[in-house]
Formats: sequence, structure tokens, C-alpha cells
Amino acid sequence: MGDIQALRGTRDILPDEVGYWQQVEATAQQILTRAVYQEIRTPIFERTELFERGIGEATDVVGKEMYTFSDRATPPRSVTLRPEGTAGVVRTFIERSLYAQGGVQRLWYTGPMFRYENPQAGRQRQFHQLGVEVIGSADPRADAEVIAIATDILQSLGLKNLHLTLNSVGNLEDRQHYRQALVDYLTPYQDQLDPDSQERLSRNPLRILDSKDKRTQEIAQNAPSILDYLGSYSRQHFEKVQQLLSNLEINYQLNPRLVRGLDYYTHTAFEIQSDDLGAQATVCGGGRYDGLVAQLSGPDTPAVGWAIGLERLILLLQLQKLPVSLLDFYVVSRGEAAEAQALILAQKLRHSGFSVELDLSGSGFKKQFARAERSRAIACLIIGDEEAASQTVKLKWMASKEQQAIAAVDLLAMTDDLHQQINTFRATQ
RNA sequence: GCGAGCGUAGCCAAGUGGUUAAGGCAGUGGUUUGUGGUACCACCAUCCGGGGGUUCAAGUCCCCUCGUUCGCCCCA
Repeated sequence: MGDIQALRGTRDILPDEVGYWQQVEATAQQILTRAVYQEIRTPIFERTELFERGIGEATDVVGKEMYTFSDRATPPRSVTLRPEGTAGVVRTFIERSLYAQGGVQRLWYTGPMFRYENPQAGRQRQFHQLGVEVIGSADPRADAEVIAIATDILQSLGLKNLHLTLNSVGNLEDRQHYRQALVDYLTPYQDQLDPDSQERLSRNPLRILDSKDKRTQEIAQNAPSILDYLGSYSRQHFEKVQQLLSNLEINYQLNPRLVRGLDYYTHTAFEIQSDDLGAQATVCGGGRYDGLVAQLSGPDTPAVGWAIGLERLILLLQLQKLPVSLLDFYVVSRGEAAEAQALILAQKLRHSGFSVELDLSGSGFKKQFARAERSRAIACLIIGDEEAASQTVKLKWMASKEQQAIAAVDLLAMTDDLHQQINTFRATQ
């Protein structure tokens, strides 16, 4: 092995896997386009301050996971590889005055994100997200729409064993009240909490709720629920979201202890998890972030969004589906004239919409047939000296082993028929 | 940042401290060269992630290091 390897936590997506990515991208694009969401592409690095202010200084993402470095400007500025997509989209929204167009911005994005964490199943340092942001609506229907689109995408890909978990974290005021109540409740148990949670009691008590420590969980069991501390607006909003989801026949489970790790969330918070992943089971996470635009010095604008972890999604896809053969014809040829004609034929068939692989090995027919078999082509085209001399080609259907001689011009004249036959064979695969 | 496991060819993988490092898949060439997945033959690791140590002797034991996997924290 060479001495230069891909960096820890990064990986190459090789051709045998890339079909899954294309499938996900195509499916998502179709669903998003129908819902009239528009793609937006923002830089993969930004000023560090954007993330510090947007995501929150106290969060783990900002505190210990950012790829931050100085650039070559004088004086150098601190830049960071984006750890998530929302902050950049909101920055553009403000900087390019997208709000001036009025109405609601429905945006989506996809691309690499970077977090300096230790890799494990479903977690890398460079990973990819597909995300959606609806900026400019506080309406519960926006929450429901966004969730419905996420479930549509996942369902269209044929994923099973997924669960939607829902919570509301209220607005800032609700959370302050709740936070106080929680601290009041937990303080008497302070000594019994796990060390991490003791730490968090002053910094970020909400997160004690989903600690995995056994004793801490027991204590958290009886802690006050945030749902009891929602003000009337928050409560109504949340109830409306639930009702809308029910109307859409989207199943969900309430979890008052669902707390998301980024500071900017308000009201609706949700996760979609899978039974079939390891410890990192969340495929999609999101929620409402009504305060973020204002916090980044834009006009006070409500927003909802989510992000899907593409690596996790593809892990699931690989568990349940085999990609079907994309190859229509494998072209076998031998002899100078035949090889030349085979190339021409392959090109012409491609122009007619077929996928065609030309055997370039120059080895014997037997080996070429073996490769044709392995290529999982629907049919094989054979051109040898005889065929070259008579301007014909042998067409062989791999599944049935039926073979017929046919004039090259006739073959090219019957492309509609061929497409139909290939589709028939493919359907029976 | 922390914890545990693992590191033998492109991939999977065997290998009580003792001489030339099983096997399978894939690959390449061939079986007197025009018909395939499941025939046969040959070739395919001077070397067991790297470094140091113990020993007459190390892929096999010890230490360090790097990589990797899974988990913790947290998240997608």
C-alpha cells in the first residue's frame, strides 16, 4: 500500500456504490421539484463567526467539532468548513436579501459537511447532507409540509422500519421557564447524576434528559416535561402540527425528552430514526428555528427545516436493495474488420438510447462470453469474421440463450422493438 | 477527547514460537484459438500496517506508533 491514504473519517465513493447516491439524488430532486423547492448552493467554508453565532457557542458542534483554520489574508481570518447547512443558507438569505422577494422561500441543498469527530458506524468527518429550509412562514403547515416531504423521500426509496419522533421545545421564554423548573428538580439529585450531567446542570440542563447513564435516566424519568411549560402560542402551534400530521396519515411518537443539539431550534423538533442502523440511528433531524435569522442580524423571520444524513440513508438502502443491471448490450467481437464494425454498432445503439459495453480485451470468444455473462447484460451482440463479411450480427438473449442472425441495418431499424424486449427481460429479473 | 476490538495479496481468509506463509473469490495466460455463469492447467504475498524489543528462532510474545472497526460524548 502506498503511504498516502485518505484522511481518517473520509472515504471514497466508488462506482459500485455511486448508483445508490444517484438514486437518492434523483428521487429527492423529483419530490422537491414537485413541491416547488428550489436548490441553493452555498460555499462549503464560511467565517467561523457565522457558526459560532448561528449554532451556538455552547454546543458540541462549535465547541469541539469544527474544522477551523486561518486563511492567508492579512491579518488572517478564521474560517471553518461548514458543519451543517442551515447557517450558510440563512447567511445567504440575509446577505442577498432573499426576503425582499416577499413570501416564503422554499429551498433545498445537498453537499459535504465537516465535523471533527471520531468515526464510527454512520459517522464520518466528511459526510453529506440533503437539507430543506422553509424561510418566512411561522404556519404549522410549513412544519407539516417539511416533515411530509422528508417522509415522502424516505418512503419513495423503499425504506422500512423508520420512526418519526416529535417534540416541541417552545420559544425562548418557555424554555427559560422550563429550564428553571428542571434545574430546581435536578439539583437535589446533583450528587447522583453522572459526571457529564453534573457538568451540564449549569451549562445546558436540557440535555441531561437524554443522558444514557442508567441512574441519570431514572432521575430524568420523573422530571417535569417541557410540554407542561409551553405558553399558549407554543402549545397551539404544536397541537396544530400534530393534527396536520395525523391528517396526512403520518405516524409519529411524542418524546418530550427529545432535545436537539443545536441552539437555534424553537417549537417543533423532530427526528426520523431507523431500527437498522447502529448507535447513530438518526437519518433525518430537524425542526423550527424562528430566532436564527434575527440572531444573524437579518429581519426577524421564522423558519423550519431538516437535514438527512446521506451516508446513513445509503447504508439503509444497501441493506435492502440490489441495484439492477443497467446494461442492455454487451458487444463481443473478434478479427480486425469485426472489431471495427463492433465499435460503430455500439455507437449507433447508444445513439438509439441503449446502454452498450464493448469488449476491448481482444481475447478469445470464450473469455468474452464469460465477461458478457458477468456484466449482467440483457443481450449479447456477436460479430466475428463471418458477420463482418456479411454485414450481419448475431443477437443473443442472455437469459434464454436464444440467438438469431440479423443484418446490421435491420437491427438498427428495429430499435423500438428492441427497447420493448429489453424492458420485458428486465422486468423479469 | 475517552474506551474496547482488529490490522496476513485487489477482496474474504487459515496459520500450537521452529525450516519453502493454507484455501477461496477476483485477475492474467492457456487447454490446437466462434458461444457464457458450475471443467482443467499455469501464473498471481522474498512477506504478514510500521518501528523497536524478548528469543538460537516471531506473522505468532512484549512495548510504541499508525490505521481501522465498534462504542461513549454528540449528531445527520
